[in-house]
Amino acid sequence: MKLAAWNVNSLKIRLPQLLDWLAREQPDAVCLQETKAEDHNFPLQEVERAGYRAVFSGQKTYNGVAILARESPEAVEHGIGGFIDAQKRVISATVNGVRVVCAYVPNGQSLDSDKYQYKLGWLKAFTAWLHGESQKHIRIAVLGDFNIAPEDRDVHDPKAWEGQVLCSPAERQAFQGLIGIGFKDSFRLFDQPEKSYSWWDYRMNAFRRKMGLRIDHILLSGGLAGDCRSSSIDIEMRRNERPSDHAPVIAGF
DNA sequence: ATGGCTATGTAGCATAGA
Repeated sequence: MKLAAWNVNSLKIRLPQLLDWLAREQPDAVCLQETKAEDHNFPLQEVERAGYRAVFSGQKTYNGVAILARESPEAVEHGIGGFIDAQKRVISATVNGVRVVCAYVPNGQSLDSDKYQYKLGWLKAFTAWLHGESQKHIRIAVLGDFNIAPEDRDVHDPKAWEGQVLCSPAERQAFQGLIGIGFKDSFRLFDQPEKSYSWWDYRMNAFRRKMGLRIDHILLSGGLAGDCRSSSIDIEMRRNERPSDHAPVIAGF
């Protein structure tokens, strides 16, 4: 089984790349973030022609998440249970017996922004909810754009990023909170190349200069982590014309 | 070097991303 997550930064723009990538990689399920498409504009026909079923929760301009899977996603839940959020950031479903949680964690903008406080509150609610979910589902995966670089080795220039949004102690503590309730960072279950990142700024030739951050993750419950055989980042997608600024992340079982 | 891109909404720029 192959699970993946990709922040597409507009599904409309990235649809041809997504369809190519699905044909090549043939994941069993892929979680998309920043679809930026309202549900009535979701390209369901194209996705189904590619052999995938889809569930989605979108809005225009911002946010938007979707789960695409070869088998029909079951028991779909929108959002974080018990947490009111107008922003479409979470969708969950069961695929091939695995509970799949697709998440787009808020960016936070900067430490002095209201959006940063929203991010921290959001992560607190997300973690509390996932604690309950992980007790309901032994085999559960949380995939998506976490907007947190967990450690300095996930940052191209730790000094420059020290204390900045995506790297701040409170954000890293929130990520460790997810580890603390039993999730494993699938990427770190295996030896990985130096300078492994999942996002690069569009500006400054950041990708070519390897100036990135690893902020997209696949977290696995203990039961799933034991079955995980590989985890990687598909940086080739960042070489495309008109790429997303994020690369897909993949876990194999 | 707090933005040098990119995408969106909407009609010349503003906002957001990370």
